Amino acid sequence: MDTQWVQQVQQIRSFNRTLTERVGALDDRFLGRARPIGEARLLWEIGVEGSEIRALRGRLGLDSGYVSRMLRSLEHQGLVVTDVSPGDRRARRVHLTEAGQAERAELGRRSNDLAVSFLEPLSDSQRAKLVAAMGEVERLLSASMVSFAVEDPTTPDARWCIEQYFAELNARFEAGFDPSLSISADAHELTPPAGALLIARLRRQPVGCGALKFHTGAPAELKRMWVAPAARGLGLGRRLLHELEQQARAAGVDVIRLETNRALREAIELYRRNGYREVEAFNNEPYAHHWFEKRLS
Amino acid sequence: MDTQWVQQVQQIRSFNRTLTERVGALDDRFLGRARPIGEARLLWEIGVEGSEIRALRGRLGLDSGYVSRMLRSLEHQGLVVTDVSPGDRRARRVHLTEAGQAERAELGRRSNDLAVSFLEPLSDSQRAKLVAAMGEVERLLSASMVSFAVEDPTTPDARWCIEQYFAELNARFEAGFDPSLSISADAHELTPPAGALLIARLRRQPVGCGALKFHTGAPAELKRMWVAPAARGLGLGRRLLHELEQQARAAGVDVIRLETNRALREAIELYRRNGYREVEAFNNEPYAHHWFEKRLS
DNA sequence: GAATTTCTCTGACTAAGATCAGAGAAATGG
DNA sequence: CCATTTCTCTGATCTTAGTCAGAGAAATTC
Repeated sequence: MDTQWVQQVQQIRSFNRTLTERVGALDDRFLGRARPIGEARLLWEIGVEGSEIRALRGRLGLDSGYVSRMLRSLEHQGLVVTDVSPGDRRARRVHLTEAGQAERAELGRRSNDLAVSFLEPLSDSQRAKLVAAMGEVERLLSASMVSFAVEDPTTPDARWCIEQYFAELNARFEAGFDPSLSISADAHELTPPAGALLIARLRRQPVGCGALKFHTGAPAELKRMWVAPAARGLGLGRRLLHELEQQARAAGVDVIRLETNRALREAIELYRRNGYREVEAFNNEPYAHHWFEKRLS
Repeated sequence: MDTQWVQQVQQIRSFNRTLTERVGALDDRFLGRARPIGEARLLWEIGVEGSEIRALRGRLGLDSGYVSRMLRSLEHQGLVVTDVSPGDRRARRVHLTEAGQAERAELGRRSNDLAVSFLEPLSDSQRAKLVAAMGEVERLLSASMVSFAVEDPTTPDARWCIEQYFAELNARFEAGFDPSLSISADAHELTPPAGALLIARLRRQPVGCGALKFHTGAPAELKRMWVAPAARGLGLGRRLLHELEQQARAAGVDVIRLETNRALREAIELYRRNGYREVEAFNNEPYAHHWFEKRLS
């Protein structure tokens, strides 16, 4: 194993140790306010606006009985009230009472205090460095939390991604972008086995997509490559591309082709860096200036 | 409240959220191997060489009964054996069996896997950035974990600090350093109410010291300012100085004086930056080149 | 040599966090 | 309209983590 790798792993382990020690304080001394952390988390998650209980359960990933019991306890303490959901009378909603709002605000304050306790002992320049380094770590760790999944193009998340993609093309192309003038990649064309749409997610939120149209005996087409602006610079494009190539290989594809517009400079750079070489125009996509091709090994 | 401060606090809260989410995996999926984390931590802490039980308890900060019970459980699982300490027959030692060693190695491997899962999805340059930023965060957070306490100068930790201090002076002064030729600051002179010795600790390990000798009706003397090489650059000197000044104020001191050697350039810089101004020699310390004074407000 | 302290262990107890199997009510699909 | 599913709640039960009060043995202090 090469030494640099070993050192990197060591640094991360050491970092984890320091951090669980330091941030461990969060749950115990700060968030838990003479109250079980479970209840504190729940109280926080209910939010100022209130929540549906099922949504709450989903967000925290807890058992229905468990949540119910905790809500009963919070209700006893006068912090929340529950009522029936207006739309669905099986479901229930939970709201914070005035006391609950105050308690939640207090939790927020404690979370602030914890952050302040990080900053307090440092000098101004150290503070700036700490915050910058934390931002960097957070960003890069976020990258390692992104997951990829093939998804039906008609789900709301999938449609949202495609819309974002169109909106971006429309903003960046000199002449705007009208999908109906462009070569199609409709839902049925991106649904297995005809094709595949891959969605990248960070904390369950979609942050990117990419798609393939398969053509038996002919190259597959790469379409709809998009990364949310907030998630750029994390190497997500590269990973989306690799995942799509995996999919293509699994489907028996030999060659992937794509066309793109000269306004999309990062994308062009991404394709070049990842083994796509520019070829003659192989279709008459009106918005395209560059055509690329890659043979999968 | 100023906006920069608010932003810094926000960044740290966001960082904490991301991290508890990401590193939370540590305890659960990785370290806990179908075994309570308490036991896993204990197994890890016992180490390859074995440990005295009391040392173990001290390091993990756990109740004696609790540790005893967990050891019994690990013993039942055939992972550890205990025997009487050779030196002190009240105390007991615990060793890993072969199975225990294997289990501990597995924990190490899992901890590595977690670190690897951070690095894996990243490109080389992103890896380097992540590791550097983590190092920085760890360093600066360490600074905020340092605690200060007035301590008896005869405790082992206190003596260790003073010895380190002497060793460093001896290495850095052109002509070496012999404490017996220097103005005294013996244990009784640094024990309240005659004086005070402050020890800085990081994870219970001493990482610095500083002392005061009080003289009723006359300036107090600042002595024994030292920061461990590994803990330099964290602003510990500044904090030690501030803590000592607090102590002095509490003891009714108006003026603090000190002398120092020209070889100790960071120290001189520290004093200057913190309101000490150079004055005429007020004593005949043979190793001193500079004399400083500060009036406490 | 007696009194005190140190060290480990046991028993009794508690709180937190959680799971599982239904029950009852409402909504949905056919 | 009937069967099925969804949603919440209750009761029973479990594990983990941890505290507290001694007891017994050895070591240390006076």
